[in-house]
Amino acid sequence: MRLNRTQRALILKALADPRRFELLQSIANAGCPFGCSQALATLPISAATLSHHVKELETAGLIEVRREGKFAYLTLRPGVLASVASFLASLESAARPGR
Amino acid sequence: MRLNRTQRALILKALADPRRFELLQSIANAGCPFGCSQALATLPISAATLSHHVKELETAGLIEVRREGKFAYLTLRPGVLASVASFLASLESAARPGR
DNA sequence: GAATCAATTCGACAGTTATCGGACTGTCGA
DNA sequence: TCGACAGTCCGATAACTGTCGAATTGATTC
Repeated sequence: MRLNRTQRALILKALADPRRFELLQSIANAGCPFGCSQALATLPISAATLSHHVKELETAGLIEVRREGKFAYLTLRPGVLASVASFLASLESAARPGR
Repeated sequence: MRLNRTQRALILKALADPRRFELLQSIANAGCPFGCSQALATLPISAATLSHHVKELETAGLIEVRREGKFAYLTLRPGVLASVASFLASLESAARPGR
């Protein structure tokens, strides 16, 4: 997957907040789609704040939010984290031309 | 290299600002140590702001600042970007247990 | 229809931060 | 020694953002 500068900036900003990152980790490590209520039980934040963070991760393209009736389920969007990771790694390798 | 939660958060926060990221890219892509004056010619910011960003990148552990007389030279610290990249990649692979 | 519950939206507020001008420090050349 | 110059430090300020309570929406159940 190819990311332009704007998308990269959005993603890095989304990853920068510790709670949001923790939420992303929970989503990634959960085997199945992650419910918002489940997230609320994990993180010491209010529902309003969780909703805000979910939206941030969603607009950054990091997660997919599937809404079913009353509930919302969060899943990692494949390829996005891998893309930014490989970009960062390529930055580093560019700095070591000899190796 | 192993990074704890705090260091990771610091690094991600340092990467989150677009100008700072651009600066880091310039440092990484430069074959030789990158001078502050060179950075000033590239970025549309004041010297004070540049100094602030340099300090942020330095305390995050992303760059090394070598001060020689009047000048300061910036180089990428090896392994840091690679570490955070591999961590992000591992997060993604954790979400795909089957593969 | 009324009650309940999950999630979102809406101000509002506090803390953070990117930015700058100006003052300062230290270095080098004349 | 005296400028000139690179970089840093110091408020100050404007913008951003993480957080919350309260109000709202939408769905489910009784």
